[in-house]
Amino acid sequence: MDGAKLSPMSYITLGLVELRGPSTPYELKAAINESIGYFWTFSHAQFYNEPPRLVSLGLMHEERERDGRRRRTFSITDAGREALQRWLAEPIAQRREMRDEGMLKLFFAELTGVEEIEELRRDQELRHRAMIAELEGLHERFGARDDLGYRTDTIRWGLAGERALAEFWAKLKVSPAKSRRLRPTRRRSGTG
Amino acid sequence: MDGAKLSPMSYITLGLVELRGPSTPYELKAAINESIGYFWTFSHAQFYNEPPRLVSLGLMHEERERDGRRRRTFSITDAGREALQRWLAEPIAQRREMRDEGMLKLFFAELTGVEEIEELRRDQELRHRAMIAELEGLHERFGARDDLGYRTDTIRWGLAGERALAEFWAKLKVSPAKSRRLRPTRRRSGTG
DNA sequence: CCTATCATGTAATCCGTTACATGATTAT
DNA sequence: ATAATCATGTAACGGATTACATGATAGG
Repeated sequence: MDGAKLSPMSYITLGLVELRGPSTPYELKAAINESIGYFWTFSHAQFYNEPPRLVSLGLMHEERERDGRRRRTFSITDAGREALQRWLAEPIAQRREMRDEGMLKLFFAELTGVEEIEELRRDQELRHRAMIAELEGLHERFGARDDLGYRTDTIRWGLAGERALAEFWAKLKVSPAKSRRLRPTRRRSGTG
Repeated sequence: MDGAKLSPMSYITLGLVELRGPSTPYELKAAINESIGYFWTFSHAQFYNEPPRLVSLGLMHEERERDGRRRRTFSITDAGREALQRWLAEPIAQRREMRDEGMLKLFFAELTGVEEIEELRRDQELRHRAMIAELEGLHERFGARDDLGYRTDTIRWGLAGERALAEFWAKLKVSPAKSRRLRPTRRRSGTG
């Protein structure tokens, strides 16, 4: 199986091992927490599930300790490196999505009251601003480091998005006119 | 089970049925495609999986045709309406994430060549611009409609995010200095 | 009439999460 | 010593996708 379809988690695993060298699941998890983890998280179990899967595809190689701890260390194989390179060179397959629960609640906001919406608005704004503060901190610490490749750019990427959305929520107009809740119980008259 | 944990898909289903009245899975799918679907998609099978699940929780009610087609029509129950209201009033539980494959490739970009990165950059910029054009079209058509509640605001939400990211990718500096690929094959010298 | 396309549904699979467990280290 | 936290792993579950199927309708 060469064209086996890998998930983002697969490439994160391969990529991190390529960047760091042979690693244990715990190390991978730690490495993510302070980088990609700001935008994309995984449960720790994934770091134990995914590498064996990649081993079974011949993209990684496992070595396990004999002593008490029996730690599993994974390294990338040549096939793994190739798969990673292919992915990096490949155009992105499917359409981008901006899955966001806040957006979802906004979409249905007419079904609730202005207080709830105002609360949502404020909460979203604060969350984005908190994220901005965090990313700014990262940017101050690492923004000038020239040994981090494009990883510092991902911080700027996050900042761009977060700032735009913070502004959006800050300026959102909440008004009773947009609400439906206080109308008499609807009963559908015509065809669905 | 009152506090049964529902997924975003559950609330999309409940919300859409509350907005549109009793609906078939196909109608729900169609309704999403031209709204939430710009930001968050689901396979059509989900529209057949999710409603029965909600029925089993007492949040929806199913009616099925007797004749050839045997269409299933789902309507929301009072319990369903309550669950929806509760969700809308609730603060958002977990941290936002900006899962984006383009960001991921950027993160690992030092592992590939400048051509590939420049290609990624251009591609991402184009994609965002295409999305912007699409959303601007929607905004022209629906932006002034006052019967759509906050749904028109979700278009502005999307525009805000897409514009910021288009700018980011437009301005990204691609440089060979950031790359690692052309260096001699690394071989780890010290401890991992 | 035939062929696309629209419409409808189920089954199998898989990725990722939650829950469950336990072994080591560090702090008090 | 004991509690807390760090580190490590497996098992069970569930939500969502892909694949598989088939029935209707419209266009040529």
